[in-house]
Amino acid sequence: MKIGYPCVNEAMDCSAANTFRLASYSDERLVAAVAANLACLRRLLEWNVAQGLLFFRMGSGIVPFGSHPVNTFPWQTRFGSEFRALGQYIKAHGLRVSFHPDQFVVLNSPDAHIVRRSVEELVYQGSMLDLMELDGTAKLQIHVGGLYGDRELALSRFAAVYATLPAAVRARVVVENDDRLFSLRDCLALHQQTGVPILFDNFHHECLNHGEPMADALRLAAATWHPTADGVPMMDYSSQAPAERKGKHTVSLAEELFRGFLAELHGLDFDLMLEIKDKEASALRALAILRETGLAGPAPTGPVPPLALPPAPGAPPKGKRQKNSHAA
DNA sequence: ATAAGTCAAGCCGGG
DNA sequence: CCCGGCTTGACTTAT
Repeated sequence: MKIGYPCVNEAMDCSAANTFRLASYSDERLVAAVAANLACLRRLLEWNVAQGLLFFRMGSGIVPFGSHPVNTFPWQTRFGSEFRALGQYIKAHGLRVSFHPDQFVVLNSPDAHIVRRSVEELVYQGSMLDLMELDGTAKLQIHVGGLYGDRELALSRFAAVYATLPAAVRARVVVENDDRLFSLRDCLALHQQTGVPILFDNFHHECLNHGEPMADALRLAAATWHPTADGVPMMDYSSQAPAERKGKHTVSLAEELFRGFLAELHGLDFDLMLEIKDKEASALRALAILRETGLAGPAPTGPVPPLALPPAPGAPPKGKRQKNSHAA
């Protein structure tokens, strides 16, 4: 079981989400942003390895406008060696990575243009994993999409588009149950039709279900993953923020709920993505709990770097990204 | 230097 | 009928 957190490390003094406005697009800005994002991603992964956090969701914006027609720059070749080196690091340290393409990716839209753009976005994100030379266990996590007033039709449109995806993309796509439209039951039906693995979100399931107990839901979702082609089932873990709107993620890990959740696993293996506001801080607490209960390997033995790594040698020339700097 | 407004993209449901 | 929410805030311009 690996523990991860999404996209952002709040203790890190760099961002892997450097971008710019479409209106100010230029190849120069693109190259600068990608270079900065890949360098930061490398440091972020190193920090994760040192802490024993072996699962990570990368942000979708590593290559700004990565699937937009404005971006005709051959970033795949320009940054090929950087992607490959990242992939080698990931494989060498047993890391698991994924992407979660955003809400604009809607494979079951009745609008062919939206579907085409969605596929292009999946191709972009999947190609980053390909450039890293990662196998099919590195996933692209999406939702079913819209309801459009007809659940069955919406599901069958997803299935039809899924069948036409480029093989390299289809090997990576997994579908997550959501909290309002498509429940675990809907997703399992979709799995029956298509074979797509279902990424279980426990909190969404709490918001939208058909009475399946958590332990059953976990087993059903896990069974949709092929042990070798897809790897250990991934899932998103969160819990309700107390005294907040229903469906809002908690700000930090609720440890007793988390312990209760682990008990529901009954030995099932998952890689857990903690969708919790305070990111790596809660991921570290979850990892500590896992180690107590013997569900995760021991803490790394090597020297553990400080929370904020020192800047790389010869580093940030322009005072960008200096979160707490008073230098002026 | 800091704050406000805006940013490529879709969809649903609450107010 | 507009706006917040969604896996994640960052860029740009005004003050």
